[in-house]
Amino acid sequence: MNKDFKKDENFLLNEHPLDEETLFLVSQTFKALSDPTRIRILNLLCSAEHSVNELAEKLDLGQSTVSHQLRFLKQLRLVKYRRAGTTLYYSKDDDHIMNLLNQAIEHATHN
Amino acid sequence: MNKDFKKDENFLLNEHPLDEETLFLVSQTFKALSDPTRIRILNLLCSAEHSVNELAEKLDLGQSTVSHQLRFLKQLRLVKYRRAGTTLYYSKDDDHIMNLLNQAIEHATHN
DNA sequence: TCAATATATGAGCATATGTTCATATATTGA
DNA sequence: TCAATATATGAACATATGCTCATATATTGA
Repeated sequence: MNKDFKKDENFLLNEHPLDEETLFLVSQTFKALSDPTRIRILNLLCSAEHSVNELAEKLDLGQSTVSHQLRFLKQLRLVKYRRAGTTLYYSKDDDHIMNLLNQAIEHATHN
Repeated sequence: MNKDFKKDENFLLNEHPLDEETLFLVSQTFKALSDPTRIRILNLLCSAEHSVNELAEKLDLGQSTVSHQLRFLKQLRLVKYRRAGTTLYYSKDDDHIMNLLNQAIEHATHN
């Protein structure tokens, strides 16, 4: 028997074993979307840019909390910011992932 | 000025404040997809049903580990199973969420 | 009924995560 | 330069998470 049988079978079944890097990237991305606070932040940034304080006020969160979470999201390139004086305006930076979030929200609300 | 100005503005900007229930559901769903082990399990179940032991062997994981994670996924209705003797064959149970996972994998591999 | 096999479950442990507090940094206008 | 404002950061803490080990449960064939 062909010693590559198992590999061929996996290929036919589309069972791509995920490599470490992909696995890490995918899990990190979903981890970013797995926390209520981050979801609420992203949901606001989905419609318009907001400063850190605006986010904190609108969501009734501490400034530090928002800042920490924004750092997390920025590190994953899900958000970016522009500076205006001492104020930093954050906005979304990955439409594809934002789309995933909206799909999940749709799925959750329409079922 | 209309005292509902803020609400109207939010509506126009599509800033739906997410209710607790939706927030919980969405975060839980993404949490399910945020762990490498669960991603690998779902990735296998994406192509075909597998028994617990098959999953454990293919993914080189402990039987207990797989069973615990399957319980997690089943509770969220992401997987289901059928019994055949003492063997339980698990398979996917939510094409919509599976689709989200595949989108993220595509996004991670093709960028 | 009993042994064999497959799976589920609970406790315990190490690590990860999210928030808060205090404080540091940075920009601006006076 | 200095005060005021906005934001970032690190430590500390409580809680959540994922794995392992031991053991329980369930199904089947003899």
